[in-house]
Amino acid sequence: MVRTRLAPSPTGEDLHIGNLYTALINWVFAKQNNGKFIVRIEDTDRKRLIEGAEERILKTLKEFGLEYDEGPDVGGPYGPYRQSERLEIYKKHALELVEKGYAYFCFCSPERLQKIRKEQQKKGIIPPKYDRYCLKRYSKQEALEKFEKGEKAVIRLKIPEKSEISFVDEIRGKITFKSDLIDDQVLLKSDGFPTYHLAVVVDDYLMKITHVIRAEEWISSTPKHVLLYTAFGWELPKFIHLPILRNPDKSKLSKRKNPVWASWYLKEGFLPEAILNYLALMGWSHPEGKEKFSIEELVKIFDIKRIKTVGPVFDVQKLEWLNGEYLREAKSEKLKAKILEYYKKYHDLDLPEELVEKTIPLIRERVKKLSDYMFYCKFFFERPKKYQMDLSPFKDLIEKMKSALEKIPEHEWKAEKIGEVMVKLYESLPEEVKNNVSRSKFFMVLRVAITGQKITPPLNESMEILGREECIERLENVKFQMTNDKSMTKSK
RNA sequence: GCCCCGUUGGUCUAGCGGCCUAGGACGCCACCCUUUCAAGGUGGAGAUCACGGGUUCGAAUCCCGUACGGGGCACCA
Repeated sequence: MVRTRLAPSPTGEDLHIGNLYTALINWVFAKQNNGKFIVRIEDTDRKRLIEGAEERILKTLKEFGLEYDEGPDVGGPYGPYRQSERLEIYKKHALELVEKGYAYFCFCSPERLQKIRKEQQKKGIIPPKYDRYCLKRYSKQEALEKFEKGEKAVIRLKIPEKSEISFVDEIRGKITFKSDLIDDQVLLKSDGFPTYHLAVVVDDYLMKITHVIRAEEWISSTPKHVLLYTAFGWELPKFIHLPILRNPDKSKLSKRKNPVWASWYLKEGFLPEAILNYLALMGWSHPEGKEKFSIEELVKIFDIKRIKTVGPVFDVQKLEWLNGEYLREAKSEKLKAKILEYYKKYHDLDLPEELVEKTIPLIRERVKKLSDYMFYCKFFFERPKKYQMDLSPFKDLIEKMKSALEKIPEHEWKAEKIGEVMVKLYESLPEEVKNNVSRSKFFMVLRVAITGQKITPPLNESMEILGREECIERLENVKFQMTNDKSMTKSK
């Protein structure tokens, strides 16, 4: 049975978007093979541990619908799924390796390691490697005794000399490394915690992971893992290294240059399904060239061998386009629910359901992200405090608009009627006024007077929704002293 | 520096020896629609397929170099 896994470290604020990408591929691959997707928390670095990160990572994963079959909070037959709770397992395995002669104790201080590294660099020995001082100095027995007496020690992997280590990457083919270039990797740290390398191999084996699907940055350390598998006498899993998502400058996607936390995209008003869809397009393409497809379809059609090996640039603009596609195609009821939920969850706003419902047809073609909703619609919920245009030259005009609107009886207050009346008003204006105020300018004045904004949903429909009394009152209460508000008048 | 992985328009990509005078999408520009902004429609600019050698009747596609980009070289993952 296929078993894949995501192994995040709780060392950031939240799930990294690159991890979300890896999670997606792992999830989809497991699903399409009727396998299991497992989450394992790699919290072996106590120094970088961030409070609450694990919870946030798991929560985000769920928000994206990437449910896992086994994990720290849901359990499973191969737990615990938190590495900090598996310390004895790693120790036992590390000791086993020492016993078999594949690893050895090292008692060197960090200072000494630092020193020899510097010396080697000076001599041009690159990359620097541990000099095996402790391996030469202590016999296996002596070392073990020292260790058992409680002396601070690490266990290092003894990399075989002058040999080649190769493995097959399912999308790149065979990759070979020379063993002489690899340092005697620390497997067990002096604090009793394993390093990543020991922990992944032991856990992937014990948890019966069949396909190790992870980011490309792990290629260089895979030979160490291969060595471990063979030292233990374990069968290798399949390795698949995914391309790394990049910043626009092509460097590895980083928080300095891009928003990287998956939850940030949610807060921005992107839909989980759109984000996942976009991510699927990174390094992979639909055989028919489709750009928009559901995750169910992805599961059906995904082919891991079609993944490219070049690191794609994460383009937020294209994500916005895709997100807009999802928003436009959503059923009104659904769109409304999403908007309501979004503003409640991320802005602690309880928008009136009925009003939101009425505005949906006006904004569905306009919003790219859920957060665009209020950009267009805030005037529905509150009277304009600022006006994006100096209305003082149009005092008389606004007065005329108001009286024209007042002539519309309540029961005829419909978008069509409003439009008709306003067009008539414009037509009836004296020529010299019309020469100064174009028809579109005329409506812009009305627009800003009613909404305060220059960019709005269709005006007549908006006015219909606002209601007769409200519109008339707004025209009455227009504030004309806006010219000094540079930030508003300069907008555009 | 060393090792590994890559290299098709600004970006995501199709392409797996002849269908390519390189196709699609995002973005950009123009026009149409239009009461703002979008959406939609039409059209357009933009790639000597990184470069140089081979192999072949024929190469974006295969091979070798070079350049460039990325990743890795921790008691971090």
